[in-house]
Amino acid sequence: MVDLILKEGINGASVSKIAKEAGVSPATIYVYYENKEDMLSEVFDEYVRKTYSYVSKNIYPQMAGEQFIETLVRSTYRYALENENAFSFVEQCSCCPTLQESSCHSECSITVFDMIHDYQDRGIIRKYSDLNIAAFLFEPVKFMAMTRRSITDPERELDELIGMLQKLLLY
Amino acid sequence: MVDLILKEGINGASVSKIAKEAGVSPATIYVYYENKEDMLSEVFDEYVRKTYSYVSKNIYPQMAGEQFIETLVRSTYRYALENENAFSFVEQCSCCPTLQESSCHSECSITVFDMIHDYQDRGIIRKYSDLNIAAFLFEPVKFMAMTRRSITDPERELDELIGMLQKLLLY
Amino acid sequence: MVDLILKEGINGASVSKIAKEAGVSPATIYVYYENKEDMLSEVFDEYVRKTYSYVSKNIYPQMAGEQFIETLVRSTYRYALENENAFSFVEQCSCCPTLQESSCHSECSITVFDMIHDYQDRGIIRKYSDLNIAAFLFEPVKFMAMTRRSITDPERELDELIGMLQKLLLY
Amino acid sequence: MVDLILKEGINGASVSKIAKEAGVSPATIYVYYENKEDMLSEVFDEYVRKTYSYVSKNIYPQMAGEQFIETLVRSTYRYALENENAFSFVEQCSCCPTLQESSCHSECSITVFDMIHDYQDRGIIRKYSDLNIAAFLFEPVKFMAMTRRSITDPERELDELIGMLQKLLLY
DNA sequence: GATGAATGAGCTTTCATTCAT
DNA sequence: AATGAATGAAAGCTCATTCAT
Repeated sequence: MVDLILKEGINGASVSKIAKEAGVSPATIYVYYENKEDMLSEVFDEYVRKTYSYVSKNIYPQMAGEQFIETLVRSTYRYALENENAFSFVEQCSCCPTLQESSCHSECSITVFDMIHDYQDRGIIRKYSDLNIAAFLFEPVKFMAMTRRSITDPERELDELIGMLQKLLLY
Repeated sequence: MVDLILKEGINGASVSKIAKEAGVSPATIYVYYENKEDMLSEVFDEYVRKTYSYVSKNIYPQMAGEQFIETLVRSTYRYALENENAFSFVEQCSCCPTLQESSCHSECSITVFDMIHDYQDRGIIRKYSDLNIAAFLFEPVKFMAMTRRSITDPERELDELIGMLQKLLLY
Repeated sequence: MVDLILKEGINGASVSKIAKEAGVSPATIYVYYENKEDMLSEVFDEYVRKTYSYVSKNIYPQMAGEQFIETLVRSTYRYALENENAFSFVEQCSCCPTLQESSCHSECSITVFDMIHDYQDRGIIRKYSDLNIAAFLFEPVKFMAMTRRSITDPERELDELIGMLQKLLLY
Repeated sequence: MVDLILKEGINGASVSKIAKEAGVSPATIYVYYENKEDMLSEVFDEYVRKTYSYVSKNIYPQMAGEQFIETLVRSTYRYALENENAFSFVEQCSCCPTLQESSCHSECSITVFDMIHDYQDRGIIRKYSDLNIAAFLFEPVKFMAMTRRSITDPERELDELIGMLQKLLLY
């Protein structure tokens, strides 16, 4: 039911098309969702959760700081490559004024930040604010994922990015 | 002619509404633009230029590295605050698959990167790739601007962010 | 089950809404009624009966002619005020071409007209046709009830109306 | 453009059907009217005007009181017969809560009431309120027009009705 | 160069209704 | 007897776009 939304984007995916893709009648959509925005909102939340789940699933508290950061960044990048539609969809929704508020970002990021706080308490990660940690850990790599098609050597860029983050965030 | 687009976003701004706002007939739009996407694309480019122009206008080669970075970041943040609609519009377009390619980002960023290269040659800014410099200089602060409404003390966060960038990028 | 129909009118009351209001499934409606029109028709009849019942319940053969007419008129007016939705619903149905024929008006009006005929036989009410008696007794007061919101002094108008009817219909 | 509305009633006449009947696209309707209600409202007003125009066109101040009343009543009845759809449409709209307020009844009735006031000043028609005059002059005959199909001898009924009104309203 | 008038296609949403359970 | 789940059909309405003038 969500493939099409992910493929056609928020604009392109009409309720009729989504219904057809799902093999149901447009009317059926409205049995489960109040309206289109409600539907998008729920799908958005679902994929935000999937993203966090994917990214968190390879990190463990036992990791060294360098590896922790590297894994977070590489997972994020790999997720964007492997789930291009989902990634693009979430980015679109994040920019869409009417959908922003419905986000479950904060709820989902708890797991990751619990671990980061642990690293901070153990004197491994520097005590920057959660906001700045998040901003540096995820925004540059997302930018790289979005513009990767015009990048000559993405792997080298990603290596450099990881090195920069390790230098910045670790003691 | 662009106020409405900026206010209503990509979805909300229909050609008819834009025409009405501009006091012209919808048909007139098509004298100047091939179609709606072409129009959005040109407006997008225009505002990308304005953004860069705003951000670059207060930086000079004579600045110390710290001040250079601080000015870039603060200008970006201030621009997002003062031109909320324009900023949101550009972000929306940047996420919109059909508009991405039309960007003039590279062209516009030349001025800024000429200066950055100069700082790099003078041994002030570290020799990271342009991509990573851009990713770190602009993405975190844009993220902060977008989420500022849920931030308790934005000024302190911004100060910290600037400090992080100075530490990361300067020798 | 009928409150909503009365509140939302014929157009506004969809079967689903009515079912939800009644706390049953839309399918349940179709256990009791053939289709929507059948349902409306029965509800219409029910309220026509209620209206007549309300109006007739305060009149007695012992009343003087003046009082008989006054009571009929005042009851009709009061009913329209106190049962605004029901009154409006019945009026709507009466105008609706698809529902007109299902009326039980004639059956319901028997009681009232039995009394009127009695008054006519006793030489109190003039021997106009039933149709004209009905037309004069009920249409003007219904008109007054429907337009009462734009009437300055409804009580005085009603008094005058009653006086006119007494003069017209009594010897 | 209005025939269909008159034929199918408010419910039955969808914008698409009306457009097809008129030989235009549904979108064209919305060039001329804000929405469906606005359209109905204007058509309603138009037919209220036509009705008054038809009814007033045969009355003159020189007429005797009896003839004045007879002409008004017979014109109303004849209009309802000859313009069944238009008459039914106006009645439907008059009962429809969302359309009532848009009426131009008051404006249209001025001509007729100017004449009635003149008759009243000349001591021909009794000085009842405008509201009651209107209620008695038009409501009973409209009722008769609507129920005429179940009336045995409509002409005799109409004669009696006119007689009743002459007796009631004239000195 | 500009537009008034028009529209086919499509939108989101609701409708009355069905039917297996 | 009652319904949860579903839907074809249609509703009101808006869209990007055209074209004769």
